[in-house]
Formats: sequence, structure tokens, C-alpha cells
Amino acid sequence: MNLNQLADALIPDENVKPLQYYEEKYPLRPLEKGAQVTRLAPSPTGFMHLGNLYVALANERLAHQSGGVLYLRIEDTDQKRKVEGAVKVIQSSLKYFGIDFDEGAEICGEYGPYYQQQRAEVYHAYAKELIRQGLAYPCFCTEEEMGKTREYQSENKLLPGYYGEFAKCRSLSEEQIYENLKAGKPYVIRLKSQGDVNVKHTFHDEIKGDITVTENNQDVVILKSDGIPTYHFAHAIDDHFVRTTMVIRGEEWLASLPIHIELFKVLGFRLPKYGHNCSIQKIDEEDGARRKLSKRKDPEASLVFYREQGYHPLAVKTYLMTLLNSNFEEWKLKFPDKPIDEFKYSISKMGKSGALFDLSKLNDVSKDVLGTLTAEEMFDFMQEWAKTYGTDAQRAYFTDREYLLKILTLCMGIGSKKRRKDFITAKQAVEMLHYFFETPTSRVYRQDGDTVKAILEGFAATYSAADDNSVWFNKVKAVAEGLNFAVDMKAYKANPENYRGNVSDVAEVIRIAVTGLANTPDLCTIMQILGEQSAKERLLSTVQSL
RNA sequence: GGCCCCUUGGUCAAGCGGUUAAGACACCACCCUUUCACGGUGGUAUCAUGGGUUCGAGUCCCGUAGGGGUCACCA
Repeated sequence: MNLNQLADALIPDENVKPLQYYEEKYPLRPLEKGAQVTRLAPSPTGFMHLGNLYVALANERLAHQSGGVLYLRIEDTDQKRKVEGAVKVIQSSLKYFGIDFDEGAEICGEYGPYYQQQRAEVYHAYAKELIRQGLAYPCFCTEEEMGKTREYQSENKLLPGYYGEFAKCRSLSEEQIYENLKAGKPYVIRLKSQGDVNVKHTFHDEIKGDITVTENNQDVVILKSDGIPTYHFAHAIDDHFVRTTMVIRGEEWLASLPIHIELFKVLGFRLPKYGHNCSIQKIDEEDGARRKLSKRKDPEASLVFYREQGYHPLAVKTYLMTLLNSNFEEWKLKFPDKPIDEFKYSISKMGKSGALFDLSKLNDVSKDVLGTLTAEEMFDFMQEWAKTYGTDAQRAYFTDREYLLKILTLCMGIGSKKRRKDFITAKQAVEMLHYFFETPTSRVYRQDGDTVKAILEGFAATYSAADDNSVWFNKVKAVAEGLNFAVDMKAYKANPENYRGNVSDVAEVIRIAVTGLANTPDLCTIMQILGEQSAKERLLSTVQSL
């Protein structure tokens, strides 16, 4: 059989150049020893998963802390799944969370193009080479035929797939091939696998450690009938020519690792290092089972969720780091002021089992992160959120900058010995501050109506915005004492039955009347910010409705 | 079903043959506090299971169970 001729007949691509050309066009990178070239290779489906960010973070750290390169490749070999504008979504969401690429799609770089769709020529060159070497062949099998052999295989409990005796097109004669071509039958190019499923090797995975892999024996498709490569083939070619040194990807790829190992071998490429990381999971609310965060069922699986909710990008990044390397938290505790990137990230410390997504942990991390911002930074962060996700009323909060800054200074505890941690997200913060802009509409008291009335009327009668903190509190105490609420906490604790409650209960009533909330920062200052008239109005507006 | 991976508290998890089995989140209690917080101290709670190996096992070996992944002209 004339394989050269066959290769040309099967893959008529005029752009294809001799293989040496590609090796020269994409030379080895002049990097320091130990520097890693990593990549992110999403397909443009328009959906960015939390898992994408998780893997992105690992790849980013590995590249940048070793003095290497992180690049972005778009795996757009499946036209059916391609979504318009998806690349923009990928880039903007990764950028939002602080993932910076050194090269890649829409960026720049010497190893492009970074869209697989645009690299047809290289794939074709190597597919032809494999055909010439007798390591690949055309397959004309139809879906029906494939279905039949699959049925037969499952009935007889045989390994499913296209291999060995089931690989009918392996043994097609030259005449049969050309006949089929002449008849215009569609065909794919398959790898003629040299592997044996009974042979196992141990393979070192950077994350999982030593694992056993079975040799591949599947004649996998490398070029689809439209001439576009499958993931496996494109992966081998691209990661070789972009000179990737380490591939960190989701563990769903572990099962196809044997295919990739064979492909690299057959192509004569050096295998990169691999690390397969586990996916983030959650407990299903319906059946209580543990499962992967689902794009369809779980809103928190999507990266846009964190933007809508107003999570600070640094908070999400920090939380993800705690999952990525469990010693990160202790480091952070030790060096709270150091930037994350100074942490020495270690791939070998990654967990081997899938972690459960923990929203309350994220919230806790978020409080700490927001607790490091200045009032101005918080202002900008909240405003940015409100621009796209807030209501008109909320956007109006930002018109009087001085007023809001004063509020934020109070609510964040800036200037006091200890910062407060009231804020979790931009959204929650904006919502929490509504009482500075509107009179609360619903108020729920724990005391009975008469008591509430007595407290509020009594306090309103003496309140003045000119009061400093101690004068203010003395007035609260006076009201409390008059109504038989304990003023001295020790006395109260000794004999609680002697009192109707304590100052804290009285203050709570006033607080709810003014803000609608049981938890707020220093009430005295809040009332000062609101102004005497507004504060008094709020005290008395409740009284009338009781 | 075949193959592969995983299994320490409610959650994230340290541990790599001898520890009172770290730490963080959550929860509870107390302390600090003139209100709300912040903060501090303490507490509840974990080695899936059955066999080995060993003077000694969370740690090594085998089995079992449970969970996850994967078996496409999708990535």
C-alpha cells in the first residue's frame, strides 16, 4: 500500500509543511530550570464553573511562582457547543478573579494561534505523518455499525469500543479505501493502537501520586469527519508545541490518560507532567448524596453567582486557596498582611479527595477580606456591584460620597481598636445599610407594646444629637432605671428575677426603632449621622403604630 | 458491569509505625464590653469496616462496604 499517497488522499491540506517546520516555528522555551509552563484550556460554552477557577488558580500559581508561563488556549473543536461571546466571558471572569495570562487567545504570544480551530494545519501535518507510518487509518464505519458492535460487546460482556477484531476498518485493503473515497463516504481518521489492555504501568501523577494506568488499546478517533481533531489529538499536539511542561486538569481526564500517553509516544513527543485534581462537591438537597457541583442544579457552581452576590474576588480566591493547599490557612493566620502570592503553593499538598463546598467558610473568609479594606475601597467595591446588580434606590446611596464614607467608617470599625466584621458581600452590605437612607418599614420587638412605647417616648423626650457617647448612654440608663430594667449588669446577673430585663434590652428597643435591626454598630453614632430630627421621628413613628 | 481514584469530627483537614490524634469554619458556654460588634478562653465532636504484619497501626498488606470518575466523530 502506498501510504504517502493515501495520506494525501485522506487529508488534502495544501498548507501542511514538513514536520521540521513546526519544531522550528515553536522552539523550546528559554526558561530557567524548574520553570513551569501551564495552561488553561476551556471550551467556549459560555459557562464558567467554580471548578474552572479552581484549576486556573493552581495553574497560575505553578507557572508564576516558578518563573514560568501561564497561557490561555481555547478548545473550540466542537462547533455544536460553541457559544457566541463565550471567549469574552472566559476572559472577563478570570480577570475579575485575578488570573493573569502571559499569553494566549486574544492576548499575544509566539506560540499561537491559541484557538484550536485555527491550528488545523499542524494537526493535519501530524495526522498525515501517522498515516504514512501506518499508525493511523481511515474508518468508514457508520453509526449503525458502531451501535451493533457495541450491542454485541455488551451482550457478551466484552470491553466496549473500537479495537482489535472490532476495528473493521483496520484491515481495509487499498482498493476498498479508494472505492469508499470515490463513493464519497464520510470517514474519520483513527489511531492504530499498539497498546495492550492487559499491560499496566505505574504512572506518577503530581496530585494523586503513583497510580496504575492500563495501556490504551482503543483505536480512538484523532480527526473527525470534518477534519477537525478530537480533544485527545489536539491536546497532544498543542501541549507539545506550546511547550507545556505541566498539565493540571480535572480528574475526569484521568480515564483518558492512557490515550494521551500513547498519542505522545506515537507522535514522538515528550510527555508533560500531569496532575489530576478532584472536583468540588456538595451534598444534594434532595437525596442527601455527595456529588459534583452541578452547573444545572447549583447556582454557586457558576462564577457569575459570586459576582451577583457581590463576593470580593480576593475572598473567593482566598477560599479556593484554602481548599487547594490546606496549610495555606495557617500561613495566612501567621502572615495576615502578606499578599496571597507570597504563599509557597505546593502541588503535592493538594487533597486527593473531592472537597465539599462550604458557603459558611467562604463567608467567614469574606468577612476577613472586607475587614482589610479602607472605607474608600469598600465604597468603590460596593458601587461597582450596585452599578450592575443594585436597584435604582441602592445606586442612589452613592451620590453623597462623604455621607456614605462616614457610614462605612462606622460600620467597618475603622479607627477603633478592632475592626468590625459585619460585611460579607457587597450585596449584603448595601442591603444592610438601607436604614441610613430609608426609614425601616418593619420592626419586630421582643418587648411588649406598652414597654416599647414607654422606652421610646421616654428616650425621645431627652435625646439630643449634641450628646456625646457617655451622655447618650446615661440617658438610656435613666430610661432603663425608670422602667425597672437593670443598669448594673453584675447586679442583674446576680438576681435577674428582680428586673424586667437590663439596659441591653432597652438599647435593643431603641436600636430596632431607629434601624429596624437588632444588630448594628454603635447606636449613638448612627443617630448622630441620621441627625436629630430624623432620629426622633423614627423613635416616635413606631410609637404611633403600637 | 469493566477499569481507575478516594475514605480522619457536621465541613476543610494535619498526620507519613509510638502524638493527650494539630489547626480553621460552624455550634455551645464563659470572659471582656455603658448598647451592637470585634476580641479572648474553654467545650462538644473524627481515624468506614473485617482480617492480618508488628512489642506497638489512623499510618504498612489483604478483603469488604460506601462514595466519586470514566467507558463519544464532547471537551
